[in-house]
Amino acid sequence: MTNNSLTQLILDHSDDQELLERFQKSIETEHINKGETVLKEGETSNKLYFIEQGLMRSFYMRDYKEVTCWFAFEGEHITGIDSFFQRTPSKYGIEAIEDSLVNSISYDVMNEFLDQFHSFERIVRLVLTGAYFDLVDRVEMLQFLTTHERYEKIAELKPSLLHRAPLGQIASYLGMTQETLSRIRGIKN
Amino acid sequence: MTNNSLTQLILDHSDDQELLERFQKSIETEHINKGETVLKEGETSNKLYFIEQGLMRSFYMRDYKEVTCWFAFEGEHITGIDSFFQRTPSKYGIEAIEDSLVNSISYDVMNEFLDQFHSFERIVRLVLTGAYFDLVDRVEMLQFLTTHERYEKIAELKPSLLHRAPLGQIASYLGMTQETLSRIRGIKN
DNA sequence: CGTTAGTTTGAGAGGACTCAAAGTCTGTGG
DNA sequence: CCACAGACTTTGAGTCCTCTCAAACTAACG
Repeated sequence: MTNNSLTQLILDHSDDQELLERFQKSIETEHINKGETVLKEGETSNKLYFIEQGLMRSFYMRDYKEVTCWFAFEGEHITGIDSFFQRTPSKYGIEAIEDSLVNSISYDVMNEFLDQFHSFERIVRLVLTGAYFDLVDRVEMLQFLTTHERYEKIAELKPSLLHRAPLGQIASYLGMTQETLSRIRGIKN
Repeated sequence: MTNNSLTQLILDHSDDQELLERFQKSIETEHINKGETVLKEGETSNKLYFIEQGLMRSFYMRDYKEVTCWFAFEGEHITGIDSFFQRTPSKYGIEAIEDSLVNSISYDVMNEFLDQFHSFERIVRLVLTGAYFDLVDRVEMLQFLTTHERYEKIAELKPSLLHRAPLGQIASYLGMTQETLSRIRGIKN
């Protein structure tokens, strides 16, 4: 039996043995190299990824610049969320920032489980609820915190990010230019 | 049979007659006067409101100022979302901006339906997904649009808001001061 | 070891903020 | 029906934070 964060999700929220077994059979494990893209902007996302090791990000283009909208660490999940849930071309690209080990579940399998298992529908609802509250925090950061405060918040919540991802990606995630982030980092050290 | 937006939600996503009937029996209708509060910050939210007529908002205090985080129009829904889904004291207050007619479902009833009806669980999941994408738009607005562009966006998407809600409430929703919003409005007219 | 990606530093401009004061609207009581 | 108090909105002046543009510096990789 594989011990991974996807399985853990089921264990946390359901005791349905059939779901658990079929779920584990449906998981695909992949290695993704640093810099490799698993979803390109405009493609339809067919997989939800759970990261066992490594670091990935989702991003999109705006005014010819890449904007990073989310980082996903070990134990977290990532997908082209618009595309995966609405079956439309994705606005987002997804790539690995480090060599990563991921488990994935396909859209088709997920849909099958959503239809067949009430408990799975609930799990997905709870995951989405969590994603919602993450976004609420992000709104608050962008609306009220100064660039210095945003830096301090990320340094506190995700300290490892600061030496795992390139400056420009972190800056766009935090809603500032990379020059500004560089200056702040200089002052704080 | 009541014709309302809550019922419509069920009809759109389920053909379960039992759910529909029990749902309609569980709905409570209320009038809420302009300025009246239905949830105070710190209380636990026990109802999800669907607005049939009127306009409501959710807000919270930050640095001794009220920040409006959402407006809910006819056909939309509102609740102390953190509190309602996580059973914690609400960060948000909710009040009516105009005299409003609302239908509500209580937390207990909703939970009962979530347990008993897979289709209801799905409906709630889809509603949350919609709320998620609304928030994504909000993040983008705050991160990339100038104050002028935010004004134009709201003027396009929710033109009625501009003469239904006080300036200060709209300004905080748009992430700017009321002085700034007032100046922008002056230029555009 | 050279090329490219990524980071730092500097100077200058501008948008939105704060603080302050005046003007306008709204609703309630006399 | 008018007058007044309180809430809301507008306008002004000055400041500051973050941005843009530019160039130099550093690190990573083949």
